[in-house]
Amino acid sequence: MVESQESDLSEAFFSSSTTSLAKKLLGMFLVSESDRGVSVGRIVETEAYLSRNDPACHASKGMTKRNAQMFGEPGRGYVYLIYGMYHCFNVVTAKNGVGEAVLVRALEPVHGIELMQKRRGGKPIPELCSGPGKLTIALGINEKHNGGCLRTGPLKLYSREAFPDLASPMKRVKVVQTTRIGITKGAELPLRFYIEGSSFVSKT
DNA sequence: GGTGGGATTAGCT
DNA sequence: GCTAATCCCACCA
Repeated sequence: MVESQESDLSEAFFSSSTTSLAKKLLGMFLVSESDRGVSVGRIVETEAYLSRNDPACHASKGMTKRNAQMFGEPGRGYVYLIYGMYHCFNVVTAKNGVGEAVLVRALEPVHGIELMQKRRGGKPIPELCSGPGKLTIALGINEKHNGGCLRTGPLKLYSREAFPDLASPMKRVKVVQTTRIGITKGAELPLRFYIEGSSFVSKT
């Protein structure tokens, strides 16, 4: 069912603004296929990183080897190493050369939970994906996924209605907008979004 | 219950 | 040499 299907999203989906995409991604599914199996989470928390007037954005100081994917095709993944130990997963947005992305901060685990728990050292379900570094471990996301197409895989995005057998579809979600977490520069900008009432968002 | 520090690398000053 | 879009565990109360 989940394996080897192309995403139901169009290329055009990724052409709207970064902040509106940060909201649209809430409730959508992130599917990871690997040799260890398939794992799926529903996105419940995101942050937008903008190219203009946003000092927290990696792209704000120009292109480097690490952030080059941020300036590439929208609809691809940008994965980078933070604090020398953890990976963070972003959806590249905006047009080629602009340098914007949406950081995925938390997921609700919906499928392949045993595999996620193995990767996460047996943590309880609410803590498997409740942070940007945690969800990349749970889904096995690493530097190999940097630059990968999110419509064709192996890491894929699907619409809110794509898997009614795995999790009840969320046609509408109530979105809360607040300030971003874990940054010192640009901390006052209201660019963090999460699904109201979700018990799977990251701790502040 | 809360606080403090360690892990470990890319990039900036 | 210092900081970072982080997490975890030891220690104290």
